[in-house]
Amino acid sequence: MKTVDEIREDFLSFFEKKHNSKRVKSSSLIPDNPTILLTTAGMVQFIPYFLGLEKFPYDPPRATSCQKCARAGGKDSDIENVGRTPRHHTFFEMLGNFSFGDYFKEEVIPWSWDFVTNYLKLDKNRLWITIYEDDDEAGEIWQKVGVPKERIIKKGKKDNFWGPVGTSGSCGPCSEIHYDLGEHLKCSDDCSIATCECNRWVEIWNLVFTELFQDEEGNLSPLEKKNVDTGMGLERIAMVCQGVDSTFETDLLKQILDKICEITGKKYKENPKNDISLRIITDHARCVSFMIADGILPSNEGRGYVLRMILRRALRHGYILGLELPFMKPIIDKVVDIYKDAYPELGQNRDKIQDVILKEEERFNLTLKRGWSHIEELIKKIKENNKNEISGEEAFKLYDTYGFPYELTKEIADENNLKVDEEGFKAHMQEQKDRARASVQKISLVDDLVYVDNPQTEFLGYEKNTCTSKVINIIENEDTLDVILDKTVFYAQSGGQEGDTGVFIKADGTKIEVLETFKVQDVFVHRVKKSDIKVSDEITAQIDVIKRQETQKHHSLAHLLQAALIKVLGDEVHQAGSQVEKNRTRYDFSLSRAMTKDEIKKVEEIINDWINQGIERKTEVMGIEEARLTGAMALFGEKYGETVRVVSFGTDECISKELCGGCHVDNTKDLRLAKIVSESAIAAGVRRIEILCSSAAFDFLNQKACAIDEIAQKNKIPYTQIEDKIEKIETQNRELNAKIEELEAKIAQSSFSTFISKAKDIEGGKLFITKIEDFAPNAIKAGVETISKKLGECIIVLCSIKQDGSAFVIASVSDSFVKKGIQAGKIVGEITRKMGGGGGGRPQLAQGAGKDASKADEILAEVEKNILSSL
RNA sequence: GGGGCGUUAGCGCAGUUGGUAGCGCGCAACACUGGCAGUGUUGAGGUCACGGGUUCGACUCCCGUACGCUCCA
Repeated sequence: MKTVDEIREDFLSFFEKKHNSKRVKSSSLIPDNPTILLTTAGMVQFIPYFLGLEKFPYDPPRATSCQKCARAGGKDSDIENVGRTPRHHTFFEMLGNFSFGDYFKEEVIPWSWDFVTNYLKLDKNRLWITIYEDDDEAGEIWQKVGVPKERIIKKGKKDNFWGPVGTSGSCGPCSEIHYDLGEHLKCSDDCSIATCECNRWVEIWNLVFTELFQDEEGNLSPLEKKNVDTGMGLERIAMVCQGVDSTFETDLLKQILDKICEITGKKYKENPKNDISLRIITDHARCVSFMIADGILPSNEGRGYVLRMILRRALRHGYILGLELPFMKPIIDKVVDIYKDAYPELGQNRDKIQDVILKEEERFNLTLKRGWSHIEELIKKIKENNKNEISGEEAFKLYDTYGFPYELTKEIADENNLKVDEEGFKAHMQEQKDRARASVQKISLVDDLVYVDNPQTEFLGYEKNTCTSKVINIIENEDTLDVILDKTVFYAQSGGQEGDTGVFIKADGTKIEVLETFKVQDVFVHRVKKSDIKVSDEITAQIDVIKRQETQKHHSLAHLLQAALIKVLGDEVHQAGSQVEKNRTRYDFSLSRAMTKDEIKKVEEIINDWINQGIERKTEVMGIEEARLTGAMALFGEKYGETVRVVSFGTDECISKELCGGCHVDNTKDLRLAKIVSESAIAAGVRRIEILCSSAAFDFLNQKACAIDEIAQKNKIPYTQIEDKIEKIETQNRELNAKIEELEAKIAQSSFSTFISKAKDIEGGKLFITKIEDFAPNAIKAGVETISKKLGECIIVLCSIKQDGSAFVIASVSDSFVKKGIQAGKIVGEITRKMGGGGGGRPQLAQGAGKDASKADEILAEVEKNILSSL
């Protein structure tokens, strides 16, 4: 019996040794491609070669790999099926072989058959082939290698045609090898490969022949360079080779499953419901281990969210099996143990993986605890209202807002003899999905064909600031001209670096101002003011040297910043965009949290240290694969040609190495000084740093220093004491305010005490209405309380006249009077409305304010009359 | 990329038509008890995350920002 490790090695060496293919390492689960969430197939890392954007750096252009893949979240998600079926996974290994315009159907079909029958020694009588209905060519080749015609099944576009990915692009038919696990698994009497997708039939190998191009209208035309892309799920083929019913029983996964059985005390294949949970934990534990090893961290966004979702799903199923959080550690140890040889990154990151998972388990515990108190409250309310159901909306809110799993809601409802409206829950879920989908922005690419139709511009700007060029083409805009030259020194905006400005000098000495420079593919476009310039004119192109120099500094600064960030924050940091200008660098990067002050300081110190060391810059031009091997960092959103430019700082000890077409200083000491100005969030999971160097940094610091000096001078203290001074002023202020309040209250109370004797006797208590001088509202409130206590049952109305002629009115009414229908709120309302204001409060105590208190006496007299009459 | 929710004392949290900011734990002082861990009394501690707006008046309503939680893509 072949083990998983043996099958993996057999496959790779079969293509490497026998068919002269380059064995390529699995790429990270984080794809080098911003449009893809996770690496979902072996071909992902080869996309640039398939599209012809880059040339495969080995001859012949064939590759083979065993690729780590994750399918969870997004279109390719298999997560719903995991556990329910015997062979779905969120993480799996995909064996593949690839041809970039090299071998095609004629070769690859016999090779595949050779491998499956002679190396894996699979029973030919159990193998079936499917082909695309129009692909007779493939059918004939399969027959030639010895597959009987009746075992070759034609299928339609849905099953056996791949692509294109978007509305247009390369695509082509596929051919699949299937294995019949045996009649005992048949789903019905007419179970057949042609119609069934039941568990009897396993697709073991998919061969994609990319030979067509589909345009926007859906027309197909043959491709010049035909590619082959194949994929064979390692777990599935192992399952077939090892003669077991599910991938979970193959030698490696079985060990994880056994470990979980051991911890839970459950036996596999004893209870179908438990089996689902066991399989889910097995699969998910492996998936999260690999994801974390590749630098993904749990978050509420993007692939970090996918990780969290998978991990929490595993935790829920652990709970279902009776485990208490945290419980993942021994399982993860098992995963690392069995995969660390094939994937060293697991062994190297064992502690990190354990740490991240433990933290997430703790966090989930907290979420559950919070959710628990919400649902308890909810159930109490439901019972009080004599209802017997948790509505779909409530269940959804628990899930959506508080992250409380639906299964748990259901379980708790059961315990309390309540039902849950599952339909309603699903409806809300669907609504949320629709909303999310509707808001996905459609990105449209507009091709600037006017520009592309010109010859490629030669760029001399790395070495020179000026050159003589010939005008090749001019495109007229509303009030500018776009000039295209045969060669130029103007750097065009790209890679985040701003384009050059400068001048064209004509033969007669007249100057034309160049406003901006940009690039459409390899054509440089100089936008100039409308002026007298014609095609085939000879001009001298001259850039604004100062601007270029300052821009270069800030570009090099961006590279140093990137390197320093990784040093301080780890591999989680990925560039998410940057803008380099003559007086600042704006740098966006992925990070799931805010940076601390210390981290920011540390980054700044590292950069300044590098600047002081005077590290030399080196620029090399090399093949893309070579560059990748040397560890140069490639950035998203950039297309690289066959050869790339690698900009690095430091020769002995390399500090930074990036693929970059931009302009840089010769030595870090040219930057003179680096200063981080701000760190902030621009989107969930993306932070932005603004950083300055050279004169921009000095200007910034000077400005700040001036402001500080001014404050120090005004306060007549050294600047080092500003902080203390402000703190002192603050406490002083607070103390003073407290004291003022205290005094006001005292004054109010002492003057109020004289009021007691002035209160009128009325039926059932005392009445006191008067106009008073200006007191602070809080003092009046306190005063009213004291008088009210002393008077016993009473009605008090005070109107405090402020210096600006407005009034603050307060009324207090004892309970016994409230019962008689006298309400403080109404009294205050009546008075303040007449003064052009408003107010209100409780029946016992109310306050308000009026703008015009000039008629206060009459108003109060009237109010008194009203109160007396209503008693 | 799109939703939902949160931010109140050192910590955990209340705070309903907008009207003088509270509870539990912890902290400090004092008293009691003598089982060395308690009990009681008193007290300190708040820019109600930040910035606008509405209002006579905003912890409370509206808008924005930050940080965090959570779901969907």
